[in-house]
Amino acid sequence: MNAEAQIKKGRKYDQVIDGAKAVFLREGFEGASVDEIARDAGVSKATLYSYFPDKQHLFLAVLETECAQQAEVEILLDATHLSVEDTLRMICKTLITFFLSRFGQDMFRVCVAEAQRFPELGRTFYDSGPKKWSRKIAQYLDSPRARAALEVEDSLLAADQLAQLCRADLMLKVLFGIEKDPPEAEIDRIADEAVKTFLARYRRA
Amino acid sequence: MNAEAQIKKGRKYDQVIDGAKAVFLREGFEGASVDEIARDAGVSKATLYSYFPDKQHLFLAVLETECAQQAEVEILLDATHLSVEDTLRMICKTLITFFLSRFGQDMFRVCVAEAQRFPELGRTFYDSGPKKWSRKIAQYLDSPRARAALEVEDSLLAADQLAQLCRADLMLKVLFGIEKDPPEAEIDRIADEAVKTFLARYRRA
DNA sequence: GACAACGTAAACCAATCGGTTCAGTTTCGG
DNA sequence: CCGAAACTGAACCGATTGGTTTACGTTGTC
Repeated sequence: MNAEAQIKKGRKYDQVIDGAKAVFLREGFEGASVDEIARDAGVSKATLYSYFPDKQHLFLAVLETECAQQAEVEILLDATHLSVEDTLRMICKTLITFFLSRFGQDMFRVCVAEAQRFPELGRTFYDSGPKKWSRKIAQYLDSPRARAALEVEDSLLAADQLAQLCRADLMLKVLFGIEKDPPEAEIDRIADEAVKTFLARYRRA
Repeated sequence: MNAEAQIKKGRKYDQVIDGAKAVFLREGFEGASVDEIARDAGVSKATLYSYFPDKQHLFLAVLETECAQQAEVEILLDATHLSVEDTLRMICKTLITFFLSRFGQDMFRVCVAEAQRFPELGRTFYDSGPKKWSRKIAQYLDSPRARAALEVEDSLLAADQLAQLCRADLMLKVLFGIEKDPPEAEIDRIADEAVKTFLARYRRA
């Protein structure tokens, strides 16, 4: 995403991004009208179009901003005081909670929907979302503390398997509206089962 | 989905469904224009509107038809001549191949995109897609042949975990355009690793 | 071969879309 | 407190949308 050239200026830039983010997440790219975005952002359409050449670039700017923000959210993995099993469980709970959050769901939805129309968006989202998490987990799996308890050959694949196990049952149910707001106990259960399966495979014998 | 009331008639019904399916999968709901659908189906717009009251109902009809068709695709699980491990591997390969297929991807994309605007669509897709597969796998896990080799308490969750393991690495990469057409060897590898992790957890001790 | 039912093509409609223009107001640094 | 830059609001544009209508072919059937 090499944008940013000649794109931004003005003092209401953040307002525009915020409004656009809200509307895009709510309505999707095609569903969001520029007038609605301007209204929601408390800004005139002329101002909006003085920042961005068109709707697509605005959309990409929102996604970039959001992904950059997400990238800064560091996972607290220096959990040297926790056992490996508890650390994994914590990772899973964090992951699941994010998957099921309003923001996580909306973001996933709109990115899935538009990924083929905006190839660069697909890559940006993947890199700063799923990929980033997998790398983070893999990094932990490769740490001395974890290696003492686990035997992992392909740490990136193992990390991805763990992340996928976290999506069991609940993720798709929420995504397709079968369940609205899973109880904490359900989340704990899925996290628990994910860790159990993961450890069964990768715990050092 | 209680439609079908006063909805269908006429001899070109199938043409319309086929054309609509192609365009909707290609462009998404908002992106697909009715004129384009009519053109693609080789049918006049008037005919189209004599079958369906509006675009939404046409969309739902396409989804229903497609889901019903998918529901008839029986997984060949009477693999009494295969070991449990080989059966699981076969299931995984089938699943992964479907996840990565053009149709599977497009279908997933458009359903994710529109699930919140069409709640009934979300449920229909979930039931005849992910849910159906999980039930099918769970059913196998509960069969005597499988129970002899496996120790599964919650067969539905276990099935879902297996399905999720099949999505490791490749699914999101293809969905977001990072990879176009994964080589067969990669698919085999993911299937293999999924089965390994699954068996590590659920193989009878 | 006539009579319905079905299908067509194209014009047509109101609404909405992304995007532009412009005359006028607000903001704010020097 | 002035002047330039930023912002506004609303009118406006051409294109496209979902959907309707009309006047005319096609099909098939008893």
